[in-house]
Parts: sequence; structure tokens; C-alpha cells
Amino acid sequence: MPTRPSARDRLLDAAESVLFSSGIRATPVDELLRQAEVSPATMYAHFGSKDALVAQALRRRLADWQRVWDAHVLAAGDDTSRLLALFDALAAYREDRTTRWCAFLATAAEHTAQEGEIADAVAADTALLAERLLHLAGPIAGATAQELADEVLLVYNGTLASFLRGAPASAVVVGRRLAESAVEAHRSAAERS
Amino acid sequence: MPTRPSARDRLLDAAESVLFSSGIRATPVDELLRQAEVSPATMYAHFGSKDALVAQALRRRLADWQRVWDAHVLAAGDDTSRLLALFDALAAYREDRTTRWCAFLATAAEHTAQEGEIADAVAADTALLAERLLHLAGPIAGATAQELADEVLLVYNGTLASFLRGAPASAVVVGRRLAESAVEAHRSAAERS
DNA sequence: GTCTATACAACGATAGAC
DNA sequence: GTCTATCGTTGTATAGAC
Repeated sequence: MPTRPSARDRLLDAAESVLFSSGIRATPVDELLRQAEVSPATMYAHFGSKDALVAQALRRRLADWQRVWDAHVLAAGDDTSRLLALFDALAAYREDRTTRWCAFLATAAEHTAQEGEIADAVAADTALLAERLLHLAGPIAGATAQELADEVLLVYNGTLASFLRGAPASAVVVGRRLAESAVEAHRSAAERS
Repeated sequence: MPTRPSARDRLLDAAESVLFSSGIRATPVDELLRQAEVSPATMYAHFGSKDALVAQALRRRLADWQRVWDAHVLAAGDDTSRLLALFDALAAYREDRTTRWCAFLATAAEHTAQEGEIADAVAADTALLAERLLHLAGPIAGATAQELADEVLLVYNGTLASFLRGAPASAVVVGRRLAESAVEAHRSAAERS
């Protein structure tokens, strides 16, 4: 017999399913409480504030995303596939969830404050992307790995922002194709040298 | 002797300078009123609601942006330069204003509602981009013009989103380089056929 | 740990006078 | 057209009981 998740987990689930698709500021705490079937007092006992709940939900989400990305990198067979696995992971990640575009960029867009735990959670996503892409670009581009990593990160950002804009359609396909071209350009440049 | 701008214009100026850098929902009407030195009643007499003021500010901003983009396209000397003028216009546009990333995408991120005058203003930006890029891509890519236009739009979205993320740095430079690669790929493909 | 009830502040919008 | 003063609502957070 399946145990009902704790109030804390129900709140995080509600936060994840509503906050990043309907907007953080647009979603009152009451709605999260209703969906989680939790009283205000319990929520504030667990998290202390709405912002803290948001930050927690973001941290959990980053861990989830990291796992999905990891799995796709590990499943890839060569250097190029490992770098481009970012886009396959993105496609897979989106199939299983309800996100308009990107929880982290959406949060950054709503919260202009550059300090605090929410900003930190967003920065963690950016740091993860920058670090891993640089690492994955190394075997392909050598001396210009930083440039390639920058290009792939920009294309990734563009894929996410294209979901938000609603154009171009099939953003993952277009993004992957662009990233592939960038890889090809660096690969042939590295061969020439 | 310079006349003081009308209350209406002062409100639109205040909206533009604050709303899209600090966030729409995060900015109370009171702050716009203070900055514009206008009373609540006057504002509501002119616009009727905060949302209507936002929509008006977006419409004015789109017209401004369109003018800047136009000028850069006209100044360009060849097909490729005309298509890539998007990025030169973006760099010039940003030098003159205070925007965190993009007023239209930021508004879309905050307002999940798909109907209403605010959503319409955002959609107008997307429509302008899609239409013009397709037109500019035609002479370069011929039969695959739609694909090239999609790629440039995604890179443009990525450049804007990179401002928001704070990475990669020099997003306009990276974006322009990516768009240039996309053009080159289509040009050589068109020559082969 | 969890509840009900409520305090307190912020915000969007309006009334009525000039 | 513009002002001052204020209304009604919503939203975050807490008090106090169980």
C-alpha cells in the first residue's frame, strides 16, 4: 500500500508542476497549498517563505535535470555525440514534464535580484552548463574549446527561449542542427592546424 | 524653452525605463507614478489599467526597434550583411537603452496568458522577426530560406537569453558568428545544387 | 506536525473636488 | 486633465490550539 508523500514533498511537487509553467509571481501561495492539500502554517514551518520553497524546488529540479543529462552523455558513443547529448537530454526531459520553457531562466526573468537563494539556484544551473560544456568541448575543439562551449551554450539558451516565443517551431531540431554545424566548423579548423 | 512631456509620455517613458529591467509584476504602479510624477487618477484616465500601459509601452518599443533594425538593414551592402544586420542593430539598440535582455520575451515570461493586448504585443514582435528574417534569407538560401530564417531566429533568441543568463559573455559576438556559419552552410549548399 | 483563523501590508483601481 | 484621499482585494505570513 503506497504511503502518501509527506507534506514537504507534496509542496515541492506542487511547486514544480505549477510554479514554472504558470509563473512564480503569478502563482499565489494559496494555490500551492490547495494543490498540495497543506495548510499555510505547515508550509511556513517547513520552508519559512515562498522564496525558500521556490529555491528548494529549483535545487531539486537541477538535480533531476543533471541526472537526465548525465544518462544521455554516458549513452553517447563519441565526442561529438557526447556534446550534442545536451539536446537529446533536453528533448527527453521535456517529454516527461510540464514546462513552458526553462525553470531557471524563467525564474531569472521574474527575479531581478542578483542575490539570495533564488539567484543562487539559477546561477548553479548556469555554472553546471558552462563547466560541463567546456569539458565536453575539449576533446573536439582543443584550443578553441571555450569558443565552442560558448556557442553551444548560446544555442541551448536559444532553444529554450524559442519555446517561450513559440518560434521557431521544432526548436530542439533547429538547435541541434546549429550545434552540429558549430562542432563541424571547429573540427575542420582543428584538422587544418 | 523645452516643453515638459505630457503626462502620457512621461508615463510611457517611466514604464519603458523601469518595467522591462526590473520586471513588470515586480514593479508596482506607484513606482511608475512616482517616476513620471503623475497621479493615479491621471494614469488610469489615460490608460485604464496597468496592463494597458504595459501594452502601449511594448507597442512603442516595437516601433523603435523596428526603426533601428530598418536602418541597419538599409545600410548593409549585400544579402548576407542585410541578414546579419539583425545583430548589429541589436548591439546598437542595447547601447542606447537599459534592458536586461528583451522586453518582449521578458513580458512573455511573466505573462502566461495567451490572450489579451499584452500577448498581442509580444506576438507582434515574433511576427515581425519571422516575416523579415524569411524575407532576408530568401536571396541567400533560396529553397531552404525557411530553414535559415529559423536558425537565425533561434540564434537571436539565444543571444537575448544569454544576456539574461549572463553566459556566455559577449553574446552578440557569439551569436553573430553562429548566424554567419549558418549562412555559410546554406550558401555553399545552394551553390552545390 | 498539522490545523483554523487572522493579522498586516501591498497593490490595483476609483470617487469626488478643482 | 489633474489632483488628494480612499476603497476593496489579494497575498504573504503568523498566532494560538490540538
